[in-house]
Amino acid sequence: MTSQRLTFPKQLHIKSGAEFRAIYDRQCKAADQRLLMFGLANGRAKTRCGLSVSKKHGCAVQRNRLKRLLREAFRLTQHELPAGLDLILIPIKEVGTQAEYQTSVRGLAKRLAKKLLSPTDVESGSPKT
RNA sequence: UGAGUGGGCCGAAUGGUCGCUGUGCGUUUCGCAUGGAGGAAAGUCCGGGCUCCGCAGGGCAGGGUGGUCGGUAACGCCGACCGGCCGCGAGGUCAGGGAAAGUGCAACAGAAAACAAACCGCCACGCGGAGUGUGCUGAGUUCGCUCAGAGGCUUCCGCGAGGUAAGGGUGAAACGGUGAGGUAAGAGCUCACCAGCAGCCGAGGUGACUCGGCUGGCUUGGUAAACCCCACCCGGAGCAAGGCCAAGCAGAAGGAAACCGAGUUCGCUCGGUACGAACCGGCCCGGUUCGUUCAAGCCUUCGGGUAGGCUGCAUGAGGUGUCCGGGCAACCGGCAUCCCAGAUAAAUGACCGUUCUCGACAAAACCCGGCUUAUAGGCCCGCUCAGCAU
RNA sequence: GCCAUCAUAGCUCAGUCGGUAGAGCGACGCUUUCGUAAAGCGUAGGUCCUCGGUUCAAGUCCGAGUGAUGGCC
Repeated sequence: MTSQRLTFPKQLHIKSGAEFRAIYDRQCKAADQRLLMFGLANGRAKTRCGLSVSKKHGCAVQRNRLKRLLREAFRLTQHELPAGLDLILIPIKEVGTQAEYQTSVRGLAKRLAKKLLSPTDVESGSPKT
């Protein structure tokens, strides 16, 4: 906790298809006007992040720009987020600014942390009913 | 100055802070240095390299290309030249071999759509009818003429059997054009000139082809991005190719075809022929491997498991040069110099400034050579035409 | 990244060898019925995905582009 450095190395990327599938299967999500966020408790000290940008958002240049903006938003806000989560960020429709994405990431991650890290929800666990 | 035409180039710049990624060095939870998308990275339309299919063979089929000569690793690309068409011109454009090898096709319209034929028309002939006037013959006569007959003339109509392709209209396209002669009417029927075709000869050119001369028949249509013929080219798949490591699971059903000789430690081995299966993109030839007692193996069908890491992977048909030599050019050779992205849920961003003409299309994924398509704005060069001035 | 396939009426699809594009369902109108459905009769509806080229003529042949779908160890 000594380092408040704002790095985003590859250890904090979610990469494999199995990890993505596990997070989607948990079906714990939150959204606002700009972002859709899936989450899952990973039992680690740090919070990790994955991105999903579909072809609906335009050509390769536009998709790359969206991914960079989202990656930057996560990097700059990572120490304000609750620890021990795996998050997937999916943009919705229009391209926002860096400040807007940062506030979205903060708010959505807190909402997911309430659902995932409270002991009652851990007990029940089932998404049904 | 205006209009146009051909070609080349650039594709915001710069500073700070926090980050991402390759390499190198120090040292290892980090720090420093340095490199970090494009002219199209795109579409995947061609051509190669590379890898595997054991070898990459012959014929057929299939596909592609199509003026000539060069360039190239190769090309459907590029250059120069030739020819057709467009443009006053600079220039542009052309899948630009063959339709007098063969087959097919052409709706509608039109008489007729490819080999000559003939609807209207024009023309002479025969027959019939209508008309006509003069002369002839005969009869009658009121001497004015009237009637009949044969023959004639000209115009029209109909029928018959022909001649003709000048003219007409249709169509995208109608079987050379103009003039004269000729004829019953006409026609390359004949002649002159022109256009075009074929053959031969001469000159120039590596060649496509060009120029000139002679002869011939008098004239041959379009479509091959329809089949086809000719010439040349092409084995298939693709870096999710392929190689190595780790992890993991569960197997089941079915399948074909033998004899001979030699050796033998009687387990088999070797050779020959035959057969079977699989493979060599499709078929045939030809070939390769395995097998022909059971089992194993191989093949087919169904089922199951894993989709992690390393490599391939970046020094190359490489870039640059008021360089040298060859070539009209594309390009080739030499010399010097440089190393210039290498990710793998996938690296260039965010924030704060300054300046400007306020920033288009758009981002590598094995690598090259092209083509095509997208592209705000700006710069440079060659050439043409018109106007004005000198 | 690589390799294939498709695009025709509101929907599902035909369309051979180039010659003015159809079928079924649907829509609308009429007949029938007290009314509806069914049935019968009729009508409209097409940039043949887009742009070039070949041809007298292109949905069809050729080239380029756009969009959609499927496959790969």
